[in-house]
Amino acid sequence: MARPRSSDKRKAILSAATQIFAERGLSAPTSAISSLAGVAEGTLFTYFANKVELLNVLYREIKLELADAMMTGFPRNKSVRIKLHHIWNRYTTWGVAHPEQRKVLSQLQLSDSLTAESKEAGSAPFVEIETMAHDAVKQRIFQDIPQEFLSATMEASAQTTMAFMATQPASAEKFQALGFEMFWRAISKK
Amino acid sequence: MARPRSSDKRKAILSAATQIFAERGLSAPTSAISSLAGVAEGTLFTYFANKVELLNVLYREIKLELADAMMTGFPRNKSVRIKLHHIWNRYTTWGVAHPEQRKVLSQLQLSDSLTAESKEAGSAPFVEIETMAHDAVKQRIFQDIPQEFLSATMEASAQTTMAFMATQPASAEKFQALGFEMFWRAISKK
Amino acid sequence: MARPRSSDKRKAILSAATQIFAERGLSAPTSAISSLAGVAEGTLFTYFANKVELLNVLYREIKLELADAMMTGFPRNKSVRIKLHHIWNRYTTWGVAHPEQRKVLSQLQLSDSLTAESKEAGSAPFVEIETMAHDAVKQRIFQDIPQEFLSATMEASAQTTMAFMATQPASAEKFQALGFEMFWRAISKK
Amino acid sequence: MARPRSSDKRKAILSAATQIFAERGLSAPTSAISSLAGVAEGTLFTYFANKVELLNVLYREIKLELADAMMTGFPRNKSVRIKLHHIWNRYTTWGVAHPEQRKVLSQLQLSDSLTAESKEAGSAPFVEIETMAHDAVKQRIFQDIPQEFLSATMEASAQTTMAFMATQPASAEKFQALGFEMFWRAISKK
DNA sequence: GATGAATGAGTCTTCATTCAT
DNA sequence: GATGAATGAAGACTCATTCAT
Repeated sequence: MARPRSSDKRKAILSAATQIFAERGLSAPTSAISSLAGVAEGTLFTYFANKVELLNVLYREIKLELADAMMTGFPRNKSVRIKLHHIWNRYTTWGVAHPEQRKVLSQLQLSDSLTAESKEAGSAPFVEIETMAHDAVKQRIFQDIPQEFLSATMEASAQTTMAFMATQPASAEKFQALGFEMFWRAISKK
Repeated sequence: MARPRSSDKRKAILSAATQIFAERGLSAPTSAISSLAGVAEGTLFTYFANKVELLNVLYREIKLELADAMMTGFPRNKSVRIKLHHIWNRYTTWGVAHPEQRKVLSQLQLSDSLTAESKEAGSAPFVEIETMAHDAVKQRIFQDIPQEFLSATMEASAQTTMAFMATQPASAEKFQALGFEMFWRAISKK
Repeated sequence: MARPRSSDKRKAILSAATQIFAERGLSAPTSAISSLAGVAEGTLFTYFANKVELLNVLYREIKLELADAMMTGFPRNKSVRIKLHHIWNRYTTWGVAHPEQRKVLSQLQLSDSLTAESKEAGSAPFVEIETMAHDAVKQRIFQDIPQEFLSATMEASAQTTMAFMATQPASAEKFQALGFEMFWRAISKK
Repeated sequence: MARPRSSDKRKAILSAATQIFAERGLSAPTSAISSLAGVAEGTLFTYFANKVELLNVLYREIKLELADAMMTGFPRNKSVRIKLHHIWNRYTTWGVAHPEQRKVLSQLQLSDSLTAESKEAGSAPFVEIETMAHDAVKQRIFQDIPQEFLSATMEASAQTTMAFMATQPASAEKFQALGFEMFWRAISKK
């Protein structure tokens, strides 16, 4: 058997891609990525058929990582508020700790390089959250808000919160708490 | 440079740029813009020194236009809630009516082409809003929320709202109202 | 008005293309062509949208040149044999005098880069020959040979003849005459 | 190098090369060949030092195969016409039955990848034909035609004939006979 | 001032060949 | 011997910007 495809190299490329895309945008040249990853320009294309595929894989990997971070220790038996708070804290904490992934993720979400499949795959790990939201809506815990609007609002609030946490690290916890309070007031009944 | 002859051409270029950038992203070639504007490729560079300057000017123009739309008929003597509601409605209505400007604006805000000056200039027309928010905070109408965080939250909520208004035009008014209610609950005392 | 597109430059590119393609095959890099033509790599693409278009234009130009060479002084009122002999001599003489064009032409005819339009356009100037052959067949001057087969045979015979004329210039006239005699015997009645 | 283990693999590569080169031209990637042959990319290079060598070997093999087809059942004791007719029929029949080999052969003959040695080796199996032609010329059966010109003419006529046989299978036999008649008239005395 | 031809660095991707496994 | 990952030099084409007309 020949030299096996190195999982290290694959990771190195994805990691370099994250860094480069975060710094220079998605239009950054693949050569910058291979160079940072310490491989030849051609090598990148033995791991990813083309730039678009690299973008799609990167998207899924980051989404998966994020889902992992969010769902670890998920308090399944607690109240909706506690569940949501858990998610909120995990998400924003992860986002601040991984600014490059966060930046790349939002760039990818805006780009038109993502395939429908990737989007599907990317949101799959978050079904539990959707389910919870769905149940909460049914139980009339929240205002009468379309579920998708609710999700989008949470996403937007979290992004805003992360931005401030990142800029003012000393007040990070304060913003994290404040952001959640505001979000909760926005959606909860009474 | 200061004020070139044909202001028509200048406008044509800015208008074409808006359309092109909205459709194809900020990396769209300047030739596509000059072509759509009906001028020669080189002509664009007699009005704008380079692509980055075009982006910066475009940013300011759109911001100005937006400020205009928002502040027209501003109810200076009404309550904070009514003022905020006015702004909210104007903003979201404008955004849905001008999807290209909105798209370009958010792309520009993410890009790293904007100079500090442009950002400054872009937010200048919004001082009145800031002032109002500042006063409201002082009067303890709102929760204890840093003013910048408040602005950012409003921006994010409005963006989310516009997205849904644009996608589901039949329910546009509903989302517009719902969005404001949620935002108001998030920030107001009690 | 800006600098007009230079007909000289266009010619220089086509001429360089002929030389390069003859020497190195149709897969020769466009950079070799632009370099030989004394223009920048990008300039080639202001005259020809892409390599395939360059190939197609080149094909038509050479065909036209060849048709010109063949039909000049065409003895319209003479016998079929004299007409054919005129064409034969003109063709083979041209071919030997323009070995690069000849080489490129046959490469182009084999390539799959030529569009149907180009093929059409390339054979248009030769209608008079086709007409003559058609008439001759009708008049039963030739054997009972499908016209297309006759044309193909003439082409093949001429190519063979040119190859020998080129290799043995001292006997060029001899081969030219011999080739025609053989061709004429092959097709004529009796 | 001399005679690697698996003659199966060697054959598979040569066969795949024939198919790929016929379909996609000599510039087709070696990876397409190894893939079709069911071997690893590197394996190809244990059987053939490089792509050019593969081309040269392929040329000789096809030539040998062709010679075999042509000379089988060669009527050594019959008249020159019958001998030539035998060769003609065998050649054209083989060519139509093996379009890929035929296509590759003509591509190879035009390419500049063939070494002088290969060309030599490729024509070796055809000495008997040359001898026959030589004798016939001596016996003044043919017109006074240089032997090489005669061979080249036969080759060209056969190629033309095969092209028509292949395109119009229903009339294949007709073209085969017609082609020979024309060729024979072209070269024979009287 | 307006034009658009000219430029050439930059981009993604391919591919023959090498060599670690 | 067989494998296929790794390499990096091309190659076709794009594009912001300059400048001759």
